[in-house]
Amino acid sequence: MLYIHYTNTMTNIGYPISEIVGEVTRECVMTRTRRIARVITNLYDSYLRPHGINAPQFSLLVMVAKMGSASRAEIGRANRQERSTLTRNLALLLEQGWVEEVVSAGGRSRPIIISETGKALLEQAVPSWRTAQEKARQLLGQESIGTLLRMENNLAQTESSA
Amino acid sequence: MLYIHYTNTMTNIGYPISEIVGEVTRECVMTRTRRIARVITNLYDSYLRPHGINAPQFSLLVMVAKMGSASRAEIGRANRQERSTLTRNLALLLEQGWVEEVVSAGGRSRPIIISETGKALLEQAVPSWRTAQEKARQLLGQESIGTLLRMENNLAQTESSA
DNA sequence: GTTAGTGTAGTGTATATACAACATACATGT
DNA sequence: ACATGTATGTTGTATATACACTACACTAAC
Repeated sequence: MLYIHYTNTMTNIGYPISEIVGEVTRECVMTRTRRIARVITNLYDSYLRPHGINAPQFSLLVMVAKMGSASRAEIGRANRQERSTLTRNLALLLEQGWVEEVVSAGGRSRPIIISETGKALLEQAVPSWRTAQEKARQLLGQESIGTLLRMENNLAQTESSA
Repeated sequence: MLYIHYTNTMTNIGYPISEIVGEVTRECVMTRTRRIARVITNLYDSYLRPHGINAPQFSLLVMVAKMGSASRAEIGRANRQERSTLTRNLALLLEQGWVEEVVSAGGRSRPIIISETGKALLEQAVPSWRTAQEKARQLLGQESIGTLLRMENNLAQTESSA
């Protein structure tokens, strides 16, 4: 009987911490996803910085341009962000004059469109974005990029599952 | 001569905004990476919430456990985070008592280790993490997960390139 | 040994993000 | 018309993140 305790100093016989840590370290999708996002965001930030826009803002500006005239809620759903996050992030783009509120809208919501200033910024910044893209391809590997797109399409199909 | 202007209302002949927007929307690695990270983080958050820990904190706690006894700077390098980010994120884990500072350390740095409380939390929370993992696999597709790991390994080889 | 360089931790500031709670607007059912 | 339900936008709060700067500690060069 005593030998059982003697030969095992782990608190939890079934799941020693070392095994849990190994399993999570090897397999955690969330940890890796976030780490990749950090590295990639820093990369794009560094190339976009001279243009006075950062990576998430560039991303949002393109989203607004793509959607044409959309409410904060619509943009949020398309970009998988909270309404409140959209409100705050758009406030910065509005301050910079890169996007505008559509004044003619009835009453409840004030759709957002890209401004001429915003378009000019995109045209000016897109070469830097392309350089960042190239670096990202080198960093992640060309074939990973394809998988990335496919992944995102899977997400799109599973609307609001989290 | 006049017809050239007549048939093209774009400001920039070479790169109409619509093409730029299309290109970025289709191809931007940063946009997609961040969107995936948001969705995945929310997923893990929802499963970990009952345990009083969120996704990034769980991730960091496992990282600390894995590294054994590491300085903030070392953890930051391994996890691709700024030292200052590490300082603040670890402060929360310290407050909760999930990690501890090693007191015996000489003087300049105070290495961090996981505490017994932290180990207990991991043991308690890991089943929820496994459920989140399963949902993530369903969401992204089994084969994408493998690519994700490979991607991260590529990153690891390219130390501090951004 | 004093100086110059490097590495570590912390603080100030700004942004990204989510959740909870609220006020308002719209939509329906009765 | 009124009550109920649902969608939109905002604000408060907390956390994650990076950059710039500061304060130390250690190291090496002289």
